[in-house]
Amino acid sequence: MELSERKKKILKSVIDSYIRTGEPVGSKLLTGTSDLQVSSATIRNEMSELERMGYLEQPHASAGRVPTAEGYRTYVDGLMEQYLLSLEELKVLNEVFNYKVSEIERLMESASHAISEMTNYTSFSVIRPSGRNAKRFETLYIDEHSFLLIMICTDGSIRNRHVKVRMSVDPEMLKTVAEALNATMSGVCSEDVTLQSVLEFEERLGAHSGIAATVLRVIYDMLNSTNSEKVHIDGVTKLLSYPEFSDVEKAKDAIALFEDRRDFAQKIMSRSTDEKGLTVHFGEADLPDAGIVLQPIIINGKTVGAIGVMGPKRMDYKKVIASLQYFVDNVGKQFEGEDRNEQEHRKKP
Amino acid sequence: MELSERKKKILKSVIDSYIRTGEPVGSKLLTGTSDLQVSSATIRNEMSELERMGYLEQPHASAGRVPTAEGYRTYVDGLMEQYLLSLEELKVLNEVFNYKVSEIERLMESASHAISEMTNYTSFSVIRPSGRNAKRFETLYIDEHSFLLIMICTDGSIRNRHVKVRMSVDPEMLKTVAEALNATMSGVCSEDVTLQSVLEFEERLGAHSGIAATVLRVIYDMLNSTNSEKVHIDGVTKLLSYPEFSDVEKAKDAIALFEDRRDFAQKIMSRSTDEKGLTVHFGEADLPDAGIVLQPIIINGKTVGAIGVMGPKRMDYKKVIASLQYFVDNVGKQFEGEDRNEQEHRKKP
DNA sequence: TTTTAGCACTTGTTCTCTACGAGTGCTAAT
DNA sequence: ATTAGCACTCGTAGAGAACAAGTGCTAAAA
Repeated sequence: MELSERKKKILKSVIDSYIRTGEPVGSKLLTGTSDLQVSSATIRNEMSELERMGYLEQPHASAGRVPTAEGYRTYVDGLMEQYLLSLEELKVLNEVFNYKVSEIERLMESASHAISEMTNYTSFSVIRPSGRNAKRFETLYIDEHSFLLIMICTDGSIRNRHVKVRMSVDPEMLKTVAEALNATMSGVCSEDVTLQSVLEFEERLGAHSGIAATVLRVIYDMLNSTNSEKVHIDGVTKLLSYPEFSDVEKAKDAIALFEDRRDFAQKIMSRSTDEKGLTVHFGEADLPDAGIVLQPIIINGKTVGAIGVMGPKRMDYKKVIASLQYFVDNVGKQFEGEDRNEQEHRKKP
Repeated sequence: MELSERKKKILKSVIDSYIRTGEPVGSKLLTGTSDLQVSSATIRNEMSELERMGYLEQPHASAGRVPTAEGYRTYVDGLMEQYLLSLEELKVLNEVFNYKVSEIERLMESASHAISEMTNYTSFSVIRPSGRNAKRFETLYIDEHSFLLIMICTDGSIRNRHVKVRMSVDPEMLKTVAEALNATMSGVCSEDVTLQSVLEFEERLGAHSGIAATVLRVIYDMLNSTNSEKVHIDGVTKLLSYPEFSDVEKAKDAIALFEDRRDFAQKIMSRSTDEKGLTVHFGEADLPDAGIVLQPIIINGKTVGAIGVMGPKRMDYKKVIASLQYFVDNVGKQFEGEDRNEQEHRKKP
């Protein structure tokens, strides 16, 4: 069922006002505000219908109206006007890029910080672990009892561990280890390691097989451990400033969401992966009074992570959405661009 | 001024009771409890004196007594009995060690988690950044446009970066880079880099000097960036369960302490460095209702970090202290032991 | 048919007042 | 030195009144 033009105007005004003040909005308030040139009684009738249609609700009989989830949905889907980032805000956001951080992780962290400061809500970033398949191994002699074990993954990322051993090592032996690893373990992920490959690895080590167990344990650890999402969270306390969370129990529920970062990351990524654009979630995850805006970060077609904002359900969506979109657009430029460069280079030979 | 035996008993009983219930404790309550065989009137007199002496105070005229910071101090310094960790608790703590994590960082993280669960307070661990002096550099060829730059520090720690460049690189050239770095930059920390060493580095690169700027920038970044404390925090929401923090403003103050991790780490380390044992802090850092127990982690005479617990001022100190001490004792065994091994090995040649 | 003015009704908030309970300090007796 | 007794203080909980905000409905006006 379509909303009349006037209903849309009223719904928009109600939500705008509620977002600003946090107070239920009554019919009289709207006569003064908005460009509606009708009496409060008319507005009352319209609001009553909007309530029947599921866009508004009353906290109690004699209070004004408050938007429902459905109300917010239509608001962000079309009613709200676009927010133009101020010069000040653009400056803050651009600083994130000016610093020229090459790692996406730090870039998203500082963006998350900037956005939290700008919007005064909690902001977070999640980076999904990528390609856990080993492509190549290298070893590097450090001293008689330690060496660096380096794993180059299929996605180009690199992991390494400083391995300390009781026995003596020397560069020659380490070379053997690397060769044996490359011969038997390249291309594996942690589930792929078979008994056969382990045995072959030990065999290839020959006289140095004493070191096999240690090396295998480290590799197993490397394949698994870095395999976790990187989570950054900024401005948790900001949430506590909003009356929605002035009750400690609710505050607790909200903050608890960020407590177990692993779990949080999984929740976020499971919502981001199938989406290719920004999504808005109202009152989910046992947080009836919270809203979450989620922006997946996609580079070269792959969802590498997500950045988002959590605030009270009545948060300033247009500002939040504008900030997140500005960020993701520029990340796109920066990283897709870089990739094109790489491809150019690769064409040469 | 020394406290009489009876005053001590009373002070201890008051604090024990207050820690248990969180309610101000009155004279009548104590007659039933403790082994004091005196009337409430006598206790009243004693409590009145304890108040005059600064160990107790009254929230308001008709309420019971509550310990002052001074009261807590004498309590933890000698009045409280020792807490014996239950088998259950020992099991939880031991699991941390059984997992045989070699990195102190993860070890402290899981200990922090375990202790937070055990005590139901917030627990944190901080690891101080160590030795930022470069001892040796290595390079490792990855592909035509990228290589791994490895920095081995004087304290044995290792840092590395995956460097991507536009120009073509090859193993031979990388060897030159490593040699040039070792000749000019070994032993430096970020403040030590002089113009002279930079020029010499470029000179030694010879035909490959085009790569100098990139390499130098990466090294500068490595010297500085990893130079930050690693902070882990566990169980923040647990704080919110205590009436001390049921007011959102207070909760906010408490949680804000953990918000800026860098700042938090600095605060913690500055309190831990000069201490060689466990310290207890009452109501500091603008948190009048909080208490912090801090245990520096010292390995081979060096303070490498700290682990601690934050809870309401009336937290169960004996349990918290017992847990932290159990942990630090075992960390000592594990790591000092490992070090002895290393030294044995080194004696051989 | 749509809009509006008017009014009775509902409900939450704020304030005051009262009663109560917990705990103290003091006095006088033991 | 200890204790029983008692008057006093202060915070909390509850009841009731006054009030404000906002609604739905009715009937009149456009």
